[in-house]
Amino acid sequence: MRYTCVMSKTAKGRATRQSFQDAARRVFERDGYLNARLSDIAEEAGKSMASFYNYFDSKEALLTDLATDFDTELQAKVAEPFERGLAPHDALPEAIRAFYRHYRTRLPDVVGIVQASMVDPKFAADWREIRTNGVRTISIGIRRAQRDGWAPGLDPMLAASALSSMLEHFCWVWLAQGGDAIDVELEEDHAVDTLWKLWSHAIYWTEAE
Amino acid sequence: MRYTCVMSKTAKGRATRQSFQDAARRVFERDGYLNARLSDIAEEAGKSMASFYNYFDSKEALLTDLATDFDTELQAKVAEPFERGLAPHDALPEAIRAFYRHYRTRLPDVVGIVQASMVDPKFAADWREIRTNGVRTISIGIRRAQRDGWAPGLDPMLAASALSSMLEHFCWVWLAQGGDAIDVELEEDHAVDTLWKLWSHAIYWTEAE
Amino acid sequence: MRYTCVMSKTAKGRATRQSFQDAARRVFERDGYLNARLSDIAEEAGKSMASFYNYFDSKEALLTDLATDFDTELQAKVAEPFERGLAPHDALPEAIRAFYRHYRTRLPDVVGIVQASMVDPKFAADWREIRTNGVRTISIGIRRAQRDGWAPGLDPMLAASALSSMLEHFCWVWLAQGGDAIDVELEEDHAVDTLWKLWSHAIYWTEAE
Amino acid sequence: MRYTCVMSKTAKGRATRQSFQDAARRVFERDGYLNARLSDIAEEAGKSMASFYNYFDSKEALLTDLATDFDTELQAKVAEPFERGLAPHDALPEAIRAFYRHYRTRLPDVVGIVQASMVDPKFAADWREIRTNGVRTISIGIRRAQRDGWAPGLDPMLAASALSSMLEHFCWVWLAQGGDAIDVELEEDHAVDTLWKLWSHAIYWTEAE
DNA sequence: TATGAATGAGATTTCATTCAT
DNA sequence: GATGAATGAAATCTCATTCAT
Repeated sequence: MRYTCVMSKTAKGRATRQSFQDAARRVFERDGYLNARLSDIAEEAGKSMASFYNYFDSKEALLTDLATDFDTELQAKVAEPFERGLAPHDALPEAIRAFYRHYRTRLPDVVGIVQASMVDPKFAADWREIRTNGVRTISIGIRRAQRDGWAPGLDPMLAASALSSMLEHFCWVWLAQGGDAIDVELEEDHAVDTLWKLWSHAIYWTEAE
Repeated sequence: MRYTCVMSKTAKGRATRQSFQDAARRVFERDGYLNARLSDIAEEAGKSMASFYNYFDSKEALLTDLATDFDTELQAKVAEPFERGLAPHDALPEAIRAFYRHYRTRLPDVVGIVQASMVDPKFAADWREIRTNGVRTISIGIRRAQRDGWAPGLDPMLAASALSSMLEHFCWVWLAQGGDAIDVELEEDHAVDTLWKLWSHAIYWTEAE
Repeated sequence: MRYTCVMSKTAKGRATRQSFQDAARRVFERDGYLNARLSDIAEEAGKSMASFYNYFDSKEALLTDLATDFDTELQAKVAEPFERGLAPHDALPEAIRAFYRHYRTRLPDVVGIVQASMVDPKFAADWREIRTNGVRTISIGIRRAQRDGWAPGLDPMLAASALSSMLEHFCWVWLAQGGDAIDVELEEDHAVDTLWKLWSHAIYWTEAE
Repeated sequence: MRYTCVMSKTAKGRATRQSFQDAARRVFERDGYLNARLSDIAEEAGKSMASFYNYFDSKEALLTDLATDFDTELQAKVAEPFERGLAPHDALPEAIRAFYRHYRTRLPDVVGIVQASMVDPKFAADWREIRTNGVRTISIGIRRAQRDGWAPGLDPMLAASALSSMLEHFCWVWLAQGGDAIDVELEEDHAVDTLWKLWSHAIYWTEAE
């Protein structure tokens, strides 16, 4: 999370800044980050391009802001079920749901980060960091399950990576790309339930079985 | 797969065409598709940019070629274990391995297709088609397993989508992005084994359990 | 000297005005006039850019102020040794010294005027006017020397122009540009002495010699 | 002399390159280097701006080319009278004339270099180097004169710097700026004669006198 | 078949200046 | 008197693609 940005002192300035972020979100969702021109964002915000530069150094700088917020909130929301005191097994579906919802709510930000990471090494690094946080958390859960006798012999780190991929890419496909099937409107409950079933059975098994 | 391309009659022409494809692969792997300029590809091929247009209508057309081959071979390789007559359960790890290997071998093509699909609706559609083939195949396997009593109540389509995401994105992360952990060199056997364990347990379970 | 400027009535206003001039001087010395942005000057002055326009119509207007002062003082200082009643030959080194000192003291103003005259015809005219004053004075001195039998046949106007160039450009090179030699710190006395020797021998000679 | 440039392989390419240089010269002379826009140069050359970039990386790169040529030729032309075997005293006016002519002939280049050195440290360094070559040569001449008993006690380096300033700035004022007097058309012979008289008497004197 | 040359169409960025408060 | 916000108007540079040879 590197690029810098300027904090406005007045309410009007903050409002304008916000309007650029909102406009950017709409444009990212509509055209994608890479196809979004600064002029589109400015137009969508009802401001001039020059005004944009009073608040952000560049399109990348704006996205960095969005990404930082995205990351911070994601960490908090996913951790919440576990910190609330639920048993790991019960917290899991809640965490999956939190991830799914966050992805859907902040979809433009995801689109931005994913696309930017395709062309900009800085963003690739940022996005990787965000992802790694999730993988680490998952691997801890797997290790804990293994101490209880589940999934003997499974590589916790690699399995966490794979499960993270499943969750992340499933959300990408269905929320950002329109899904794998035409004419199917995906229900949140159904998606979360399916992911949870796969996930839990992928971990909570024993050799005996 | 829409863009057209020209087939050369002479041996020299075919060689030049091939040299552009090879050069493009090297450049895509090094710089990514979106950052690759036609001039880079021509330089890498030791040809002029104008010559490129004797063989391909555009950068996209070249990529379409790569993508078509990628898809055709992928389908064949992944289907092979099943068609060889192995039991579904035994064919699975072989199919996973085939996918993993194909991904690694044709990495530049994957990079190209994935990146192009970010900015070009045509490629997004192509990539989606490739993906859908895989998902459909997986879902058939799940349905078959369910007829044998496994995974009751699991949505075959959605589960297939999720497992496909796991496989696909895991390969992307570890083969194209350098993986989730620094200083870890991933062994093919280990990767395939982990994916297979997760996958098989995610499907081969019963309520009783 | 054309651009207009506003005279403040209050003490606070005059102080602010002064602070902009001082800031501009520092910035001109550091970055040059052409590279100096109004925002730099305002920042250096600890004021807003908008405030600048309460005192000056433009960057050029500010510079015009500096240039006017520069010129007025220069004329006075250079004329002083002659008006003090010294013999022309004795007044000369004093005048050279006065010029040299003024140049050094008001270096930022010189940098500003010289640079502005490169892109702005108005300043080119101003700077030329300042220069012409000097040349005229010098030519008068030469004519007087010629009445005493020195430098017969020398074109007073052209010689004055050349000597003025020597003085002016020498000062520019050594005071604004860092000099012709690395690792040499120029002493005022030495510079003045050298210039005076060249100048006086260039004028005070006879054919007989 | 740092910026790079591309050498064309065909005659047409070289002609285009030349036409850009010629156009740039005309524009520099008319508008000055700093006020010259790439679009002006391209228009003057009857080419597109994009074409410009096939031959030069930037306006600076083009100027670097001009400056390199300017410098090379200047060194050769000024040195020629001395190398021809003339006595130093007789070679001097020839060298002054060569300098004056080169300045006049290559005026656009001079305008470019002088102006660029105002805003670009790289050019400042280049221009300084060109100047230093001249100063060094002059100082050698002074030292030689001093061995013959002339100008005892004069600092050769500093005097050379001052005389170089006289020559250089005189040419600048009269050739690039229109001169110090209105309604005077300067004759080359007259200018060279005046400069030579000043220069020679400034050096060839003895204390006795 | 090959290629050097040429260009149209953009996209980003800078900065002096104006305006409302 | 002071300032944050807003902008018009440039100017530079990139790159896929076309064309003449």
